[in-house]
Amino acid sequence: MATQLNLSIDRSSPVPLYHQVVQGIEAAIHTGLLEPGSRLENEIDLAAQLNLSRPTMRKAMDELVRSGLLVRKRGVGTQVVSSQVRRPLELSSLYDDLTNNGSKPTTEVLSFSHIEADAATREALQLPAGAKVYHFTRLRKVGGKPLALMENWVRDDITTIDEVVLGSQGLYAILRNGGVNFRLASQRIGAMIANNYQAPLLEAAPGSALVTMERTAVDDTGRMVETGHHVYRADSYSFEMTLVQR
Amino acid sequence: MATQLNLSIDRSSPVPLYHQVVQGIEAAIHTGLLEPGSRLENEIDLAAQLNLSRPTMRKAMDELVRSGLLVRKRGVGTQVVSSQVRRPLELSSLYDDLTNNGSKPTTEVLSFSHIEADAATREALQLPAGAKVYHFTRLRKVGGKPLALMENWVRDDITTIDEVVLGSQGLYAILRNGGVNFRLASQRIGAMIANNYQAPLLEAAPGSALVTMERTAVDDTGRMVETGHHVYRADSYSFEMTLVQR
DNA sequence: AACATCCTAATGTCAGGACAAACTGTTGAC
DNA sequence: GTCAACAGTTTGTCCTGACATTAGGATGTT
Repeated sequence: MATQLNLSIDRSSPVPLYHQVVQGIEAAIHTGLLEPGSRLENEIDLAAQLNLSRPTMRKAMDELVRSGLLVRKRGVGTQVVSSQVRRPLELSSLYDDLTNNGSKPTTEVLSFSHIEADAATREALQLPAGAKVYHFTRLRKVGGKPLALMENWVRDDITTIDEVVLGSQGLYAILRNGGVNFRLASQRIGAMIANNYQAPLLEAAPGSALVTMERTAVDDTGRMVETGHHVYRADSYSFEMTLVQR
Repeated sequence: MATQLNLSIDRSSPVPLYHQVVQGIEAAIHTGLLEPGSRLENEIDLAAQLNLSRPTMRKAMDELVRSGLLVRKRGVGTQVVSSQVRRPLELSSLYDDLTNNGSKPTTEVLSFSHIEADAATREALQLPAGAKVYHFTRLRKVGGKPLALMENWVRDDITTIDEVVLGSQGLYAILRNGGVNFRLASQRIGAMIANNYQAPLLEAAPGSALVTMERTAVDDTGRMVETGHHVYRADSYSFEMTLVQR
């Protein structure tokens, strides 16, 4: 039996129709209207009910399959996946993640400089010799408890960065406001032992475990905008993600 | 200037046309025929050259955009991303990853049992009370060096698992041969300090850093098939991935 | 009762067309 | 000379239509 879902679409909205469907089904899943494991009606009927064409309906379901909420089987139908799946890792900053979760992070700028990039940074950001970058380290706390120690390098030919603003906004928000459209980022997650510099800042015992993350972000023009090396207290942070098989 | 690329498609092949295009462009990028930053011809011309419809061409480019190889901008065109991006995290086992990299991993089965699932395992795999699971721990070495210590729980109502085979094949290969079609997995990556059990097995000093990974995999029918807790030597392993902004 | 065959339902692939929206460069007015 | 309006190019969205492929049940035969 296929579950009935009543969603409506607004053709005068600037939001694409397929995306309205995505949001509608997502909401139905999260509110529990569509139970995990339940079958959806078939694409053609669903499209007809919403007065949409099948390709549009399919595009919506494609996105949901990609994000791991739905599972399709040819000749059978489409099922809601048995939930318990995390949302996939997104291209956002820790600050965004935390504020979305309702926490109130604070940021302390430990150092800030506008200097000539060294060889390693030029390599990471693919900059010519002599180019300058912003270099800064920040300490992020949540509820007064240190969570992350972040060191970043940002090219300076896109937008200016102000030390004061850096203390009150996430880096990604600043860059987006500066006109940067992020497209992708490559990152590497590992582990290390807290050294004598990191441990007191994070209020962790020397020798305790840290999660490390190195990331380089690319904007829509292909420029490497930002590279950074972050460490997190292992007892307070981990990376969750959902992998989808194609 | 748009780069010319000569690829051919085989309409008699069982491989979908759009996927042939994906493979062709991927190959052109990897061989360097399409240089990072170069522009592709527009969708309509490309489709016409290959005698394809625009939707088919677009579907191919969609996949490449999703995987982070291409970047599209409305009104402008499609560019090859400035490379240096890693391939995204895939739904595969460590064994697959290593063999793909040309290494020769060995696996030592430290323990193996077929037991009734405890509460935590039933919760993770969503099993009813009294259900049985396979439970085993394995030590993986590459080049004689210990790399990972893996503890897994697998439901037993899908395929039988043999201790001997487990020593010579990756878990995912065994399950796939047993008819399991994986669809998605949710995982969490963190860090910890090697304890007195892990350290000697991994030939690491007690107190050294480990990368931890917990994963639960779901098959195409929505069943939780496998859950596991793995730890890796932080000096030998890290997780690389590419995040794509939608 | 066991097995092979057919049928149905659903997703997968592909075509061709139309219009909308955004970016870029050019042209024109002031 | 500067700025705004415009036109061209390219991707974004949406439609209708058709056929292929697969899974699974129903049917019929042995």
